[in-house]
Amino acid sequence: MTLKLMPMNDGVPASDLLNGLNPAQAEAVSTTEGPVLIIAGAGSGKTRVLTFRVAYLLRMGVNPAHVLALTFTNRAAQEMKERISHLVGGNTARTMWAGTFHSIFARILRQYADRIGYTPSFTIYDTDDQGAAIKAVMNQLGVSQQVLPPNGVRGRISTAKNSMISWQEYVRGADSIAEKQTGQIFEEYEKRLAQSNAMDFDDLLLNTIKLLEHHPDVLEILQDRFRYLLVDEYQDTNRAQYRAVTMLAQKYRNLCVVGDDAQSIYRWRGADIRNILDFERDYPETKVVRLEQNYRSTKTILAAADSVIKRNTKQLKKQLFTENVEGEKITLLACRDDREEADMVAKTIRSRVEKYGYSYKDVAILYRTNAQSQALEDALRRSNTPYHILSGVSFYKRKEVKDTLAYLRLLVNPNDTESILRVINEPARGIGNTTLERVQEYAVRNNSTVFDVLSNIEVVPNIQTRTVKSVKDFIGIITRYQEMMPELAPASLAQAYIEATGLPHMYKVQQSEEALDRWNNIERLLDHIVEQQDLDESLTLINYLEQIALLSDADDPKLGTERIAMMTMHAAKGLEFPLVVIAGLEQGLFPLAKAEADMQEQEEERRLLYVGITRAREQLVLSYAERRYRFGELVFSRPSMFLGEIDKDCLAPSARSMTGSTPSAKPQHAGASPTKQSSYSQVAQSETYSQLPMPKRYTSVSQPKARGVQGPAPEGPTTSTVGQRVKHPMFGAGTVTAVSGTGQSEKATVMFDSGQKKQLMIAFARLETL
DNA sequence: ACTTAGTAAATTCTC
DNA sequence: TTTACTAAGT
Repeated sequence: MTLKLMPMNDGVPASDLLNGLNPAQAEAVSTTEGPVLIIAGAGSGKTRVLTFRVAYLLRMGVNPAHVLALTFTNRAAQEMKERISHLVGGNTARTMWAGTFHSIFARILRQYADRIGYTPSFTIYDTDDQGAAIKAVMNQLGVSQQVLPPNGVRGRISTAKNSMISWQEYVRGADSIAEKQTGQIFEEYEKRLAQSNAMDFDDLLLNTIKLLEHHPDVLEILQDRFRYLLVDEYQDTNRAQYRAVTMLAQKYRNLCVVGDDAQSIYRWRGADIRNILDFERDYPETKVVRLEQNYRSTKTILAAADSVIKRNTKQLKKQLFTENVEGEKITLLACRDDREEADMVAKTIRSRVEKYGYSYKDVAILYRTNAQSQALEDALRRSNTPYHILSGVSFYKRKEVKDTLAYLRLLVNPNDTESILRVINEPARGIGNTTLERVQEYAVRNNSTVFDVLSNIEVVPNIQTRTVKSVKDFIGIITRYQEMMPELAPASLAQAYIEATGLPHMYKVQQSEEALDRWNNIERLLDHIVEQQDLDESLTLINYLEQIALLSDADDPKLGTERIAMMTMHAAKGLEFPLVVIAGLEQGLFPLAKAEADMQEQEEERRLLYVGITRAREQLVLSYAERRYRFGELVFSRPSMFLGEIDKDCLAPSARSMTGSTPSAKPQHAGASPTKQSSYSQVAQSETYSQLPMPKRYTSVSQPKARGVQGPAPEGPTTSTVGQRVKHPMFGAGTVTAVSGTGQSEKATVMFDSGQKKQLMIAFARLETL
C-alpha cells in the first residue's frame, strides 16, 4: 500500500488532522504503514491518537471495513467509533470493526463455526458455568472437591489455556497426583464443553487461533479484511492474543500497538509483558513512538506517580512531563478504622465538592478489593451522597437473571448442558439430583448430549413415571418455542417463552419483597431485550446473549451520571476523574499480603497504584485505617509501604509532618524479630503502632452514647444481660430475652415492644441501653 | 424430592 | 458479614 495524500470525499485533507497534535502524536497518527509501537504514558492523549489515527486512515481513502481495532472494553470501542464518526463525519466508521478481543473473535467464530466443529449458535460460558462444568466433571470422575478445590482447578486450566497448552500437553507434563488429576479433569472438561457446543472465554481466543492455523483460506480472507490493525492496552495482552494478532497482521504488517508497561496490571491472568518488550524484535522494521507529555494531571500528581513507579526495576525508559499547573497537594487521611475512613472520605468529598465546585460525577473512589466498597457505601448512604458501584454484584449476576438467561440460551443452543442443569428444576418440577445424575451418566456413557437423553427419557432406566412426565413437559416448552423462533421477533419470543417456563410466576406468587424484586428483575431483563431490539432491527437472540456474556464491569452504562463512581483500581483503567480518592493504603491490603514477599507481585501492585494515582486530573486523596473489619473480625494494620515512597513534596503539610514517621523513614522490620504473623496481626501493631501518626480525632456519625450494649468495641468483651432494656434505631425499644456467643459473634435476642423478635449481632446492631 | 438449618469458607483483580 | 454447600428432617 502506498500513501496517497488525496483528500477524501468530504474535501478535508488528511493532514489537517495533525494540526492540534504534538510532534510525537502526529508521528503516531501519520505513520500508517508498517508496524508501529506506541509507548504511551498515562494521560498522554492515547485515545486521541488512536481515534485520530483511524480518522487519518479513512481520510487517506482506506476502506473502514479494512480496519480492526482491538480495545480493552466494549465501552472503549464504542467511544472510539463515536469519536471517529465525529471526526470524519456521517456513517463512515460504521463498517469498521472495533471491540474487545473476545467479542471480535466471537463474531469471527460464529461465522466460521462449522470449520472447527461448532454450530454458529454456540454458547459462551462464563466463570460460573465453567465452575459448574468442572464440578460436574469432578463428580463424574469421583475426584473429591475437598482434596482438589474446583476453583483451583479452574484457575490452572485457564492459565494453561492462556498459555496455549492443550489438555494433551498438560497431561504429558503432569508430575504430581494433583496435576495428573487436573489433567484428567481438563480432558473431560474440554469434551463436556464440546459436547455442549459451548466455549469458555479462553476458547474464544484458542479456537480463533485454531481456525487461523488450520484453515489457510480463512486466514487469508481475514488478513485481507483486516489490513490495518490497532491494539490498545497492549501491555495486558496474553500470549494467545499475541499469537492471533500476529497471524492476522502477517500479510500486510500494518500493526499498530499502544501500551504502557508501567500500567501492566493483569499478569495474574496471563498478560505477558514480553508481548510489548519483544515487539521490536518480532518486527524489526518497527517505528517506535513515545508519547511522554501528560495532558491529564497536575505536576504534583504526576510527580507522585513517578516517585512511586521509579522504584520498580523493570520498565521501559520514558520520562513523563506535563505543562499543566502545579496543582493542589495530595491529602492523606489517617483513620482509626474502616468506618471512620469511610466517613472521612465521604466528608472530604462533600467539602471539596462544595469548595471547588466539583459535581459528583467528577469524583471516583478507588480501592484494591471489592470487599472494601461495603463500608464506603454505608458512609455515603448515611450522608446522602449519590454514588454508584461498578462491579460487585451486578444485575447480570443475580440468580433470577442468570436463570432467565440460561433459559434463553437453551432456546438458541439446547445442547448447553450447564444451562439445562441450572434451570431444569427452577421452578421446582420434581426433577431432582438423582434423576440428573442418571441422565448425565447415561449421556456420557452413550456419547450423547444431556438434551438428547432428556428428549428420549424413556430409554434411561430407573426413572419414575412422574419424573418422566416432568421432563417431557420441560423439553416440550423448549422445543415448542424453538419452532416459533423463525416467526417471532426475539423480544416477543423471549417474553412469551420465559412466561411459559413458569419462572416469573413462581416469584410472583411468593409475594415476599425479595421475590417481587426478583420478578421485577426478570421483567427488566425482558424489557432490555425489547430496547436493544428497537435499537438494532437485526438483533438476534444469539447476538444479545453474546453481548451480555462479554460485558465487563467497565462497560457499566451508569458511568457519567451525577454520582460518585466507586470501583476497583483494575476497573478504573482507562478512565480519568478530576478528584480521585484511593482508600485502604495499608500493608497487607495494598499491597496485598500475598505480594509482600514476592518482588514480582510487589511490582505489579506498585503499577496498580501508579494506575490509580494517574486517574486523577486535579486532586488526589489517599487514606488508610489502623484497624479494619475483615471476615467480620477486627484486624490491625500498618500504613502501606507505598505511602512512604511518594515524594514528600507532593503531600499536603499536615500529611507531611505525619509521614515523617511512616515506614519509609524507619525501616519497616527494623528490630522486629521475624515472625510468621501477617501484617494484620496484633503483633504487628505493637511493633509499629507507636510510630504511626495519631489520626485527628474524628467525630464519628451516630456514636452510641450508652455503655453496656454498643457498637464495635475491640477492647474487652461486650456484655449484655437478659432483661436489659435496649433501643434499636429501626425497631425501637425492646427487652433482651437471650444472649448467645462471645466476643465479636455475641448475639442478643431482643423482643421489641412492637412485637417483633430479632436476633442481633451485638457488635453490629447499633443498640443503645435504656 | 424438597426444605431448612447449620456450618464452613471466603475476600484480589477479569474477558 | 454474606454466601455456598451439606446434612438431616419432612
